[in-house]
Amino acid sequence: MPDEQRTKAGEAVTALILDVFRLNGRLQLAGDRLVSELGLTSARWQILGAIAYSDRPESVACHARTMGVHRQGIQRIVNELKREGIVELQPNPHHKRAHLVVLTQKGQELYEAAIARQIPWVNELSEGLSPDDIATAQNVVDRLKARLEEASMRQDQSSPPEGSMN
Amino acid sequence: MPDEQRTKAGEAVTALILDVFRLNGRLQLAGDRLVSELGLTSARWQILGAIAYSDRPESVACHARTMGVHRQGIQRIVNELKREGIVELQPNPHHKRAHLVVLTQKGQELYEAAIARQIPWVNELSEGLSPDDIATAQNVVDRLKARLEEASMRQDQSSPPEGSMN
DNA sequence: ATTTTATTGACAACATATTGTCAATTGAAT
DNA sequence: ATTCAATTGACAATATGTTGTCAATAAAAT
Repeated sequence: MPDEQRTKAGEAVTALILDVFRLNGRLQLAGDRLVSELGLTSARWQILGAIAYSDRPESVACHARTMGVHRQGIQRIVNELKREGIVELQPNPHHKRAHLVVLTQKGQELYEAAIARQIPWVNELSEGLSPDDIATAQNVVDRLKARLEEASMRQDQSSPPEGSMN
Repeated sequence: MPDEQRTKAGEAVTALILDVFRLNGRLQLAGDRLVSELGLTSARWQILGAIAYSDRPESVACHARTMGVHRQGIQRIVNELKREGIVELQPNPHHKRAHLVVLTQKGQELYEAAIARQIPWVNELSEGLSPDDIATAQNVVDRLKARLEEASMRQDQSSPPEGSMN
């Protein structure tokens, strides 16, 4: 199989990927606008969301893995949020270094304020779209994501030393 | 309408957005790996693609608009690519400052080498996915993107001075 | 023709993301 | 128990993206 041409699905996924890049940019921009008055940004908001949604407190590295990004970026922002009293670190009974990140009262309120702005925004954005189509889109996106995660895992295992996410 | 709760579609789109963020991260990572040996990155590759795909040479600002990002980021990378002989700037008969960006021979070859790596990669990634589902996904993503662009336009028009993309 | 507005490249400051390294700690292997 | 690989936070360097400003140019308005 010389792989000189894209398959039909390959063609369609290539087009989808380009649109995902552009949509991501637009979402980032819209998110920044949506929460800028709260002193938040898209990046901070996403991290608050990860902390708020996790069933129990987790370490920075664990959140990074779940979000599919590098530890260092999360660490930097969590350190800032800590200085601003939005999150705090709890001792981890199972690990001396890997402290657990939790929202402070202030962080909770901030996150709820962000949600209060997101709800009418997303309701308007999604108005008139078919729930079935949205579900199909999510399914495709999720499957692509899962495949890339697998492939990423495989590559990481084969060659380099050093831990989870570098 | 108090907008205290998300509609069904709003709920589904919120979930889709979170997946788009994660997929974008994975794609960026995979893209970096795919072309790193060529001395490229995802960002550079995307810009080369925009230049290669445009029907005729366009200015930096025009490419930025098409890609939905800020002029300055494109400008910085285009300047680097120019220094490396991957792109060059042609005089624009219609505008003294807004030079037109084109690929050099080296840039052409580089972009083709990137495509040669992307084809087997995307063929494998999309294997077994329903073309209909992919098309539906692309349609949803595209419509969300279009709505955000509209909304962004509306906001930009209302208040600030300064040109297209700031 | 003159004035006003919009576009554009340049520059700078900052936010975010990626990559590599290090030492402390943990857990598995022996 | 000792050794060794993996995980984790810290730090630094670099790449990328965002925001604001400026002067030059172009296009529109008058």
